[in-house]
Amino acid sequence: MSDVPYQLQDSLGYLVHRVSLAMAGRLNRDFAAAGYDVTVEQWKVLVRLWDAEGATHAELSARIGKNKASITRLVDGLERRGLVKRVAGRRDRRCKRVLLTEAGRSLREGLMALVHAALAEAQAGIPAERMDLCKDVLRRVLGNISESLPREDA
Amino acid sequence: MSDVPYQLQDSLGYLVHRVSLAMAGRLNRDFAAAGYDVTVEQWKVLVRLWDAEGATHAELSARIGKNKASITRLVDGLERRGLVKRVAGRRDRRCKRVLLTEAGRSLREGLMALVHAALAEAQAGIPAERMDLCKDVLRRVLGNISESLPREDA
DNA sequence: GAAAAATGGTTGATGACGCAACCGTTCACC
DNA sequence: GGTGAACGGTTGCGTCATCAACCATTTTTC
Repeated sequence: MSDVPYQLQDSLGYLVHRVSLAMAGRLNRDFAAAGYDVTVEQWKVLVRLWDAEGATHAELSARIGKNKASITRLVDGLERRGLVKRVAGRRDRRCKRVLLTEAGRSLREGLMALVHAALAEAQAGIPAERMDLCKDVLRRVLGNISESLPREDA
Repeated sequence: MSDVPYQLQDSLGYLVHRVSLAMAGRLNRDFAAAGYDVTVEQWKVLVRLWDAEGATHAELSARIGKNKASITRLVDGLERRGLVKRVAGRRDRRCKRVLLTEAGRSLREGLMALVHAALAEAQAGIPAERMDLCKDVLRRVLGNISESLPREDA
């Protein structure tokens, strides 16, 4: 088994990792080039807030699929850039609701345009039904692995 | 356009990112649980070395698809763990060839077994031809993005 | 053969991630 | 109603990634 050379480049994990880094890198560069001081991961948080302003960390964590430590730091970053504001809940002072500032709201159009453009380029020449099948497979893989996940919040 | 809520979870980038993190995390935990003090990214370097001992940083960079700074640090980590040794080339003293130590060689069987097991679990219930199609799509996406990559080594 | 350019690798800064330990608040239960 | 468990968030530590600047060693070029 270990005599036949293992082909890293053909493995699912390798491909998925590279595509992930490539897309994130591309988008980060696009954001910066267009003058937006926002990272892709911060943008993901914004996406959720644009649709559900005032979400708590826990809700963001579940939606975006990151653990709570990551959310804390992403919101830190957004707050530092003045795009977002934390407010402790009145009923439950443990919960921090995340509110958008005017600056945070104003980024929506611009960032989404860049994202759509990048996504279009990434998927260029790939028929929709192949793309959908690929996504289905990825969702299935995610499900397969998630079963054996260390139980956490979310 | 920005009125219809953008569905993060359905986007290719989101899926790919999550699958990538989930697989890497799973493998990192498996490695640790089995008593191996090696990370997935370090393992990728080892994979190449097991087949091409003495590879230079540049060669590793091209093969594994990481930039040279990353390679430097991964090799640092492997060296610190005593799995690998750097040797400056005789012809060209800029090049550093990376050699395996006995400890580095000995990990092959054990690590590969864990990888194969994790991969099998991740792909469970997915017909081979769907998996292949998915990989084809990912390769195509990678190609699409790579064209607009910042020119670098590799 | 000396100056300039290219090449191989290293380093520092910044951002992201996971894990584990922690703190403060709320809830459950007797 | 007080104690302990559970919960929401924060923080420290280690790893990985990028970018840009840098150093040292070839290689080119005139």
